[in-house]
Amino acid sequence: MIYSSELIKGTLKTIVLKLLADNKKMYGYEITQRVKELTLDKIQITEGALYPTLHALEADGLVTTQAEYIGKRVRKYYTLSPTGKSKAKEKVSELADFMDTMRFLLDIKPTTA
Amino acid sequence: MIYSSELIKGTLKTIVLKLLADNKKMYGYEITQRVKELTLDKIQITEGALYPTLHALEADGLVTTQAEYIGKRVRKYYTLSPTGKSKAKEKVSELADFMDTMRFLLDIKPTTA
DNA sequence: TTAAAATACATAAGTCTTTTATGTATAATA
DNA sequence: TATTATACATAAAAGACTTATGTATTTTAA
Repeated sequence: MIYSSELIKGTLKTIVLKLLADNKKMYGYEITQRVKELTLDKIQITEGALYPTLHALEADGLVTTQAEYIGKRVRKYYTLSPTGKSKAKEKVSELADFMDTMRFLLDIKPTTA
Repeated sequence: MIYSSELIKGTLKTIVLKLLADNKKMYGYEITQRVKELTLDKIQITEGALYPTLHALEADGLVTTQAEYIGKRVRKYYTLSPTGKSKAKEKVSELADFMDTMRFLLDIKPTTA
């Protein structure tokens, strides 16, 4: 099962920032694979969504990039800037708060976890 | 504080279906007010978003409508159809599942609730 | 050994949902 | 009696993502 795409909307930036906050540096393809793994294939980030998002984060000064060559193929690593780090915390806690509100609003019982 | 608008995206239909599932019949303006109340003003549904959504639910056969006159002013009540009822359950549980996945992915600790 | 799949980047047209703006009208309140 | 609240509606613009396409290298399987 894969979540309907509307649900993912608006959370992509938060996911990317959080992964970068936990991993120091990651490249685009790696991010798509990590999310796929961690969510047991339930969330699959498409490249068409990811790359523009990464470029926007860079344009906003939230990440910096370093190219690295693996053989002849280039890999573009992304790292959080200090601003990016605080933005990551901010976005994650906003999402956490939002999800609490949604659970209350929709009367969703907490999972035994 | 109001959540950044991207977060709300994709959840509006679910919110509307769930409120209708719990209340038998509601009208548009009432839905906006109820959500505002229940979320302590943190989620404010705009009319520009709500009415097209309600019309779409009707077009999809998930709700039926009855007009009611309060004085000279019309109120349009929405009621879930049988299809709408099962759709409501489906959407709410999908969202619950999605939020669990997100909490795991973003390492968000459960709130003491 | 070579065709297919995986890795790795990128962009652009189209779609969908929501925002923002606007419009109409009645009822209640200050 | 002017303002705010109630109550509907639509339409242009914005924004985020999907879908499609393109390029190229490396690995795997037939």
